[in-house]
Amino acid sequence: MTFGALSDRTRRVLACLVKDYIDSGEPVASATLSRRPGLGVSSATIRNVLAQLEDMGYVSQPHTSAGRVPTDRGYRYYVDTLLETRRASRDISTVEARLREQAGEAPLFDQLLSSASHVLFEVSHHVGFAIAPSDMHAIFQRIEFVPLSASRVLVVMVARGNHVSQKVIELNEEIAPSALTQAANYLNAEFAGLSLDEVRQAVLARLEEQRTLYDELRAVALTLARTTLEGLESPTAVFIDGASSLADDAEDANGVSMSTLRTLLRMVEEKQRLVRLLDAYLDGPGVAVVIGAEHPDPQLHACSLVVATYRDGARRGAVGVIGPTRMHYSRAISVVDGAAVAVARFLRDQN
Amino acid sequence: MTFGALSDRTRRVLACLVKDYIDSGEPVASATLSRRPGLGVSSATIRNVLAQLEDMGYVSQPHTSAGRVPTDRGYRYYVDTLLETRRASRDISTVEARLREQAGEAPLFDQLLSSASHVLFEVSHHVGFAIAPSDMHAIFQRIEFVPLSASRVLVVMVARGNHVSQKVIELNEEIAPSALTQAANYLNAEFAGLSLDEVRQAVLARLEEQRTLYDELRAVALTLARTTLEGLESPTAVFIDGASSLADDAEDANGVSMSTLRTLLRMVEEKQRLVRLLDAYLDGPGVAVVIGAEHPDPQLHACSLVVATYRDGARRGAVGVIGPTRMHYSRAISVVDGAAVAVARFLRDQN
DNA sequence: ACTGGCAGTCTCTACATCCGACTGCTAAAC
DNA sequence: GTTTAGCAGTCGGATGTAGAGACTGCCAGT
Repeated sequence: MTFGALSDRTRRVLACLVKDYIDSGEPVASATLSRRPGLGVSSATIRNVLAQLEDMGYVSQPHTSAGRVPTDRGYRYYVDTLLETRRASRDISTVEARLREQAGEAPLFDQLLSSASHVLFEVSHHVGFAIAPSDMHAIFQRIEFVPLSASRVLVVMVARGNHVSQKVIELNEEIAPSALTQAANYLNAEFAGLSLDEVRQAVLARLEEQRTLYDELRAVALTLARTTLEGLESPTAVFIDGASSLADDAEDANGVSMSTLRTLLRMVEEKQRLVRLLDAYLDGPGVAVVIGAEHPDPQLHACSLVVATYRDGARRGAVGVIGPTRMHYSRAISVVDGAAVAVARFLRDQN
Repeated sequence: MTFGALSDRTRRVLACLVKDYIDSGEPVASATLSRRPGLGVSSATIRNVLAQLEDMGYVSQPHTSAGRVPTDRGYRYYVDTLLETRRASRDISTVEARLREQAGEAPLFDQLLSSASHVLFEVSHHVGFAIAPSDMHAIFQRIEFVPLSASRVLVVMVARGNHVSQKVIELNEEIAPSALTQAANYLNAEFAGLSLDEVRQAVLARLEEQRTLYDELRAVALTLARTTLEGLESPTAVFIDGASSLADDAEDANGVSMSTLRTLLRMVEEKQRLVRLLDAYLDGPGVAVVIGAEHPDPQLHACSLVVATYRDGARRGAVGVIGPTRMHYSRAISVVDGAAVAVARFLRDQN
């Protein structure tokens, strides 16, 4: 329970044990550790150290006559030292190259994030994900109305960063194609460069004015804009790839049981759950790691999550991976960090 | 091996056995069947019948002292009679209502298919999927060019059925926004109503002519159109939902092993594999069922696939479900059939 | 042609045993 | 005081055996 009271040797033993366990997946014996170069002491000495570590809750035994396994707290200690020392060495080059290859030169925003999740999966062999920033802070660039039928219009809205969204609007009354063109021209001239949130506010304000001073064209344009912006923000775009890796995780039963697998597959379907789960970790910059029981959701106690935020102007999104607690953290951290940087660069280059 | 030589009673026994096994998941004993109303004979008699059925390859025993389990051939026989008798009773109303609820009144084409796969999953509790028809036969409705920067253009192309596709095009030279508008007007006036394939051919033909008679505007428009249509057809849009149901299938080990699960999860990722898999079954109308070892891919021998085609004008897409061979076929068939009809209606109503 | 009954077969579970892998502890060595 | 070697103790997993239960196949009787 005493904190930070780990001697240098104790720390080295813990680090060695965690590394060994991550590589082998088997409980690590004192004899195994004593054979490792770096700590030149006998297995008996290591046993003492391990007993100490066990008292402090860093490691545990699956059963009396077995080796030691890191606890969540053990992983936490290991990861924290990693995060300190690793800061500099991000894995950008590989990730960025693969992202460019996957997404192409000028990807749509959605394609970029989808590619990012795919690359994260391929490189880490864990479930990769990418979350878009809230749409409401995107910068409005252009809107187009495509007449589908007399009373039905397809709206295409483009925001900065090749961010396209569409919506079909059902009108109460018929509207001429030329009126639609004029409406689009008006809105483009008026609002380009504002955030969608600002646009929404401006539109509502003008609709208020409009009640008194009467202008057919503007009324139509503003009404269309309001309808378009309605309900735009609710579902945050989420891209997930690599669910098949979960089968591997469950197969060599890394504590990833069938029920955990099901939970994760559900999450892949209802992506919004992931957004809610991540909400708490999206403040700080850099990489955050959530290990096992640190998750609020008990179903995920067998999983760890590595997540980094990226910036797109004033907006903030996230990329990351999800895997078993027995995860190759050092690799995952540098890959996720690299992906966040690569995505941000891509977006910067586009604008 | 003799075909069709099944007596009436033998058929009833087989049907009963398959139903029982589908419900219980346990090998069915002769005594269990004799207790079933409908076939009023003793277990000994049934044992004789079962021995016969086993000789003919319709059922098998997991081990000597166990009940019988249907073989793929047994399922096939069961399903074929189902397909004959069930033809009339499709499950449209439920499915259509849920689809409407899920997709909304005027969904984009992609939303419609995505909703269809979701509804199929929810109703059948198996993996649901929906495949779009090849884009090349879609009816061109409208194109818009949105300038992103001096040399970068976002193309938005709308085909009939609220089918929107986008693409960013990188230009070699700068182009004025007004030129883009004119180009769009020209293309819309010229090609609306043709299939994309026809548009492509027409564009290429005119580009040939253009070499001699020179017209700046048209050249730009046609070049843009060509670039837009390039590589549009390659990946067929596929929507899949319900991977989490695979965890359930694997849990009560319906012969769905971890490796099958992995194969299916991979398929969910590389959706094009599903398209290739289905290519063979997309000719006839109505519902097709592929059972276990009938799959070309040996990894899927533990799975069955129920698929129906839907028509959108002259185009043809597919919807269906994938599950363990021990699947509730009668329900799956009527649901998939209903979904195909519902999707087709939706598309008809949109046009 | 059908049925009752019985012997035979195979799985599954429980229980007993053995082996191997570690640990914890203690007493000696440094 | 710290480290080490050695040894007893503990537990899990593999292996073996026995008995119960679940069916079938077959045969003789109706």
